[in-house]
Amino acid sequence: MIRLLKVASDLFVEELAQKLATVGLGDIRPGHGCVFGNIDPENGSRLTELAELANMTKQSVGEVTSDLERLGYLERVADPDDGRAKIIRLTAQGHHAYRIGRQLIDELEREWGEQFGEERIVALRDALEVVTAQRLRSSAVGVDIGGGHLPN
Amino acid sequence: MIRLLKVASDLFVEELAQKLATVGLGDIRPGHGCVFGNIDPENGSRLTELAELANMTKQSVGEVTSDLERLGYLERVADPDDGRAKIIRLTAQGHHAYRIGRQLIDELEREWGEQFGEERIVALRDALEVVTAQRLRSSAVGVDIGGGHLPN
DNA sequence: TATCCTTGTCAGGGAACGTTACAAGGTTCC
DNA sequence: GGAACCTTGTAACGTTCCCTGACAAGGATA
Repeated sequence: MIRLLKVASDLFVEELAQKLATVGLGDIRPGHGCVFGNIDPENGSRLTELAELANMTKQSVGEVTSDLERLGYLERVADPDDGRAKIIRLTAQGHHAYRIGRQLIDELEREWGEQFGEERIVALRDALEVVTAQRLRSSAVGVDIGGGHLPN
Repeated sequence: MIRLLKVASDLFVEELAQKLATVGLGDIRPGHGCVFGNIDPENGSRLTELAELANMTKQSVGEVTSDLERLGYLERVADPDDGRAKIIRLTAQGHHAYRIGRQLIDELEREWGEQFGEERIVALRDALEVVTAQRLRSSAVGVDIGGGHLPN
């Protein structure tokens, strides 16, 4: 099981990376997912918020953010309501990549459905959602449960 | 899906690491899995063989092997049939850890079955096996298919 | 206003891979 | 029975992706 989970996860990541590369988004790496996967595409998000959702430290997400900023996908703007905070939001280029990325992920899932059986993939998703529900909810709401060490 | 797969995979790895730590095997890290997960516990394995099965380079697996050798779980002995090769095999301590590790993995899967529903976990395993079948078979047999870049 | 918490950043480090280059032992083939 | 070639493993080095520690500056609170 542990092996199967890792191989399947890596497989999905690799296939997505390949699709991204073929549409000219090869500079987006798997590690960037912690931002693209959690950012509010409309209003932007705070670093702290992204870090919590990704279950990572602010420092790590901050580095990814700087990287994506250099690449032109993000920009940091001062938060008018809080002098300490900055709002991380998608640039025009970032919005484009975000949309394409979503499409490619959907496409990949459809392909898996065709290759491996629609209902099998539905069952896969269902099982994964149940298994991960606890952790995802806890990070989304900020509840700290026993095992989960929220960094910093 | 990509997020679900990664979270589930990380979750399993973390829970296993925790179990290992509580039984005094805390010096075994996730990265060591490429050896423990593929080695022939009876006759030992060659580095090249382990690398193929793990879908990694010989250098990477070699480093893990040296690490586990330092920790006392493995030993490298000259292959009597091939002067170039060395046989990587479990020491007594390594056999013990191997057995315990298997038990803990089984235990974890049973726990998941109890927590999340037996048939859901069965469906999960089934789906993962189908999805990963191609890659696992290809690495096991040494067949190089289109996308899969076998390193080196 | 003094204390304390939060937000983000800088500096540094480690784990888990990969790439390049190479020595030494097999294999093959004239 | 060499010469050319393919393996096997290793050494050195780089990259990606994350973490810990320390801290300045702005906000909340008493």
